[in-house]
Amino acid sequence: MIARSELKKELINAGIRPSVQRLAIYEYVKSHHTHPTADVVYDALRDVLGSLSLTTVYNTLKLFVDAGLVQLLTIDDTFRCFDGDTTSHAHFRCDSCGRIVDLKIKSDFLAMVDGLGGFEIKEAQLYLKGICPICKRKN
Amino acid sequence: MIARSELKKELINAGIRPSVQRLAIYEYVKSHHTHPTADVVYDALRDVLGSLSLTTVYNTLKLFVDAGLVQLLTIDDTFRCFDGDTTSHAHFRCDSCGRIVDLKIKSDFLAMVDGLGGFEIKEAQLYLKGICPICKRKN
DNA sequence: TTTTATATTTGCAATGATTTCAGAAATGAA
DNA sequence: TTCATTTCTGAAATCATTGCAAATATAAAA
Repeated sequence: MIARSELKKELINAGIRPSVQRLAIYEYVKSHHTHPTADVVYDALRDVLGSLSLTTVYNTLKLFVDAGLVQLLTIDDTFRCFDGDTTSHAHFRCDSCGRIVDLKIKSDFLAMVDGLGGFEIKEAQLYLKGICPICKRKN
Repeated sequence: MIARSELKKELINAGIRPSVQRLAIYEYVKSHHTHPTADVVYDALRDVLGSLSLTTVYNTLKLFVDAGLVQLLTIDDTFRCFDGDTTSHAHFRCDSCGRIVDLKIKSDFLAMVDGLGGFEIKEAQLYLKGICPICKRKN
């Protein structure tokens, strides 16, 4: 868990004014590694904060993604979810339970791609899908 | 370009009855490596075939994806597109022109991921984003 | 502190890609 | 041909996401 004051500094350093809503949303995605959707963040924070608009959650998360503070995941084709961990790692989505799991990688994603001369790479995502160990044991 | 009769066989082998629409859609995604959306396929084929419904295109592409004949790409978070090439390769999406490019990979995606014990992997996608060589030269 | 300007939030309506659904058409079997 | 099943169609519905204009909060100036 990162301290609130530390998170506040990160927002300011990124040129983002740390409003009550923004700080709460930032704290949520940085402390929950569950890859929440905007809706999940909204449901979790609407009670904590006095009031909160779903639009604010969408706008704020987009702000964070554009600033490079948060990753946008499109591993599930029916909704977007967010990851406060911006270090390089892969994601696995279980076809059975829908859970999204972080996976460590051995080296940089780009190391395994050919013919990247001339390309400027700003982002890389490795998505794996299948059945997770928990669901596999159940069947 | 693959022969029509060959494509027909592939559909039958996958347990899919090769209707006129299905064969046309299958031929389109197998011969165009432009990663089209359902809408693009619809626009391209509605004139060729006498009539065609966008619903049919969506249903048919989903059918192909479920059968493993076609890949579904979610590299762009605002729409889904399709790739008739099911061999293992990476995709690059240019932030400037939106073009999606195929990239060769040096080895299997899974080789670089740690801690996959217990997971059953059915699908893997490596998405890269940034600026393509053509757009880079223009700026 | 008050005033003023600017940035942020809010709630609702609109958007647009995708899906559902029920009827129409095509296909295959008998 | 007749019947049963599959496939296709077009319009309506869905739902995550965004646009917008009004309301609120914040910061700077007076």
